[in-house]
Amino acid sequence: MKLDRELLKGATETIVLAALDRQPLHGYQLVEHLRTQSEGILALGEGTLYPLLYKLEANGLVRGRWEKSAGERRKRVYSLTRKGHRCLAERSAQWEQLVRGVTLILGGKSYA
Amino acid sequence: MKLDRELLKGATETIVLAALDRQPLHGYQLVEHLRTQSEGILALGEGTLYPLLYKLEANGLVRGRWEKSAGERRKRVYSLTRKGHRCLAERSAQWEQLVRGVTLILGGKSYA
DNA sequence: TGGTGATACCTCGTATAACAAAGTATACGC
DNA sequence: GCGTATACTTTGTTATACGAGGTATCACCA
Repeated sequence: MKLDRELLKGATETIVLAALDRQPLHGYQLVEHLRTQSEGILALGEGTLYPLLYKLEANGLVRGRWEKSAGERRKRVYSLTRKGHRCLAERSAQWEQLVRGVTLILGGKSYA
Repeated sequence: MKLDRELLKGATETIVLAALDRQPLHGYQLVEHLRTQSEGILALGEGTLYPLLYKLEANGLVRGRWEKSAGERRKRVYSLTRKGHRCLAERSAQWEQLVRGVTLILGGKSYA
């Protein structure tokens, strides 16, 4: 089942911040990471992730550093800033609020 | 705490369908219903709800009927169609998938 | 009778976010 | 040297939730 494209809106930032909180990752890695860690449920494309990372960096929530080892392609590795960490806490709390609100409406009832 | 306006995107239809599955409601009532039932977490404005109801009706997911009792204002009461019920099942399942995916990334960790 | 507030509906413009698609470039195996 | 996987970038499209404005009716009360 493919998730509705609108459903994830607003939560994307949160999951990116959460992933980067665990370990620094570069963009392409992040795509794979999110896909596998979410068991394929959250499959963000590069066209979503890269612009998002730029925005997060511009807002001071993540910091990107170019890395280049011998025999490797250059890559930009992102890590969470302190501000990003605080933002993650906030967004994480909001996410839980949302889940709570929706759950209250759905009422634990299964519609399947 | 006010929810980020983007966070709810995509879930709005689901909660409206779920509310109407329990009981027919008219638009204004629906605003109140969602707000109180979700303990104030989901506070949709009329500018969100009315156009959404028109869309749902155009798609055959809900049916609206004008009602007018003596000494009452006219109101349009919406109820779920069979198609709407099926759609609710689908969207409800998608919602649970999303929650599962995000939870896997957040990893049960509390960022507060 | 006239004013206020709650009810109930309607509509437009705006912001923004996620995506698809296309492009560039490098490393590696064969 | 050719294909494939890696890695990053950009653009245009679409959907949606919201704010702010509007109209109208009813109950209440002074």
